[in-house]
Amino acid sequence: MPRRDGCGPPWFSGQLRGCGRRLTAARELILDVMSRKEGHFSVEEVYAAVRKQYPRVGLVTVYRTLTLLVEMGLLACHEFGDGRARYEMIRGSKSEDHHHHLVCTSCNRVVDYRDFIDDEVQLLKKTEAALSKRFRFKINDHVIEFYGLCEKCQK
Amino acid sequence: MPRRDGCGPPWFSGQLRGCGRRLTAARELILDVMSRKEGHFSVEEVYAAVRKQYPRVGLVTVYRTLTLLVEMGLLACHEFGDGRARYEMIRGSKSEDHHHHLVCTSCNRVVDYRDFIDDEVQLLKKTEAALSKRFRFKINDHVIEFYGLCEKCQK
DNA sequence: TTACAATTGAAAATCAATTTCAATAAGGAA
DNA sequence: TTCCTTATTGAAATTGATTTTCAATTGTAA
Ligand SMILES: [Mn+2]
Ligand SMILES: [Mn+2]
Ligand SMILES: [Zn+2]
Ligand SMILES: [Zn+2]
Repeated sequence: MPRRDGCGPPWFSGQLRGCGRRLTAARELILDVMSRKEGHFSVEEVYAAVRKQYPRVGLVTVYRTLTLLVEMGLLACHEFGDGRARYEMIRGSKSEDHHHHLVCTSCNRVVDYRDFIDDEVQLLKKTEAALSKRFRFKINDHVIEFYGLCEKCQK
Repeated sequence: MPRRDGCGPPWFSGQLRGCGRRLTAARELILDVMSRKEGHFSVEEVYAAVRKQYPRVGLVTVYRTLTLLVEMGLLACHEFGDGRARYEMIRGSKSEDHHHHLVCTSCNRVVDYRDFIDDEVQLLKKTEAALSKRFRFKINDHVIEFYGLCEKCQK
């Protein structure tokens, strides 16, 4: 797939080259697709969106690029229990954007929430410290998710 | 696989028949294996343990039986991010046994903790109420997990 | 004991994700 | 620009977990 400049942010090329990688049309395009809309997308969904603009892009490239963007800290990857990974853009700094999820087990809709997490994060810190000490774990991450039925799926 | 009585609890047969199912050797055996040791086991691990006693049991039967035991409320099933389901026995009532998990991302060891969850559960209830109201979800479940490196894997 | 439906196990199918490999394209050097 | 090296790509094959299919077997109510 040949290059076509201008759909990605200017810093992207530099950040890639900084670790010996190359800027390609697929990468620009996938980053562009991911940053354009809010949400948690499966690989197939990203693939479909990308194909609308470049039908020649392969599914494997989408897999590889999403993995790369996660490594670069631009995307987050989640497993919400339906057996397929979901990717979302990290907007602003990682700690700024920190949030938790509410998942509908019927239609797989995912809702971000940020309003109630201050208390949560504070408690998590405390728990983390206690657990670290007790079980001698070096804790790097946590997951808090609520599962239920969204308004539509309750009816 | 022919029946061989006596390795399962007496109420098991009744609970099965109550929903039109049958007591079989495979079911007795798998329940027995799961109740005998603490832990979070993959299907393959259960399969291996079961085969030591009855080499004729098929992997598919283990899959089906574990699913059945989850439906009956005797086992819990978790996904800890390594792409394979893990099953654990629920001991006592579901609320009595309620606990959260600490997972080593290197060796996949899983640790239960129950000591710090009172505060967690209390906060979760509050958050749950707020989220329900705000997003009109009927919340049925939650997941809290910490990920990190266990003592061995830190070195 | 009999009849019938539930259960089983081997093989095949599915599904997400990964690996392989030859062709292509990015980007530094000349 | 052109050349050269090497990263990237995409199609096809592979993997690994789980599910489905289906004929043979087995549990259980009558
Ligand atoms: Mn999110
Ligand atoms: Mn547990
Ligand atoms: Zn829904
Ligand atoms: Zn470990």
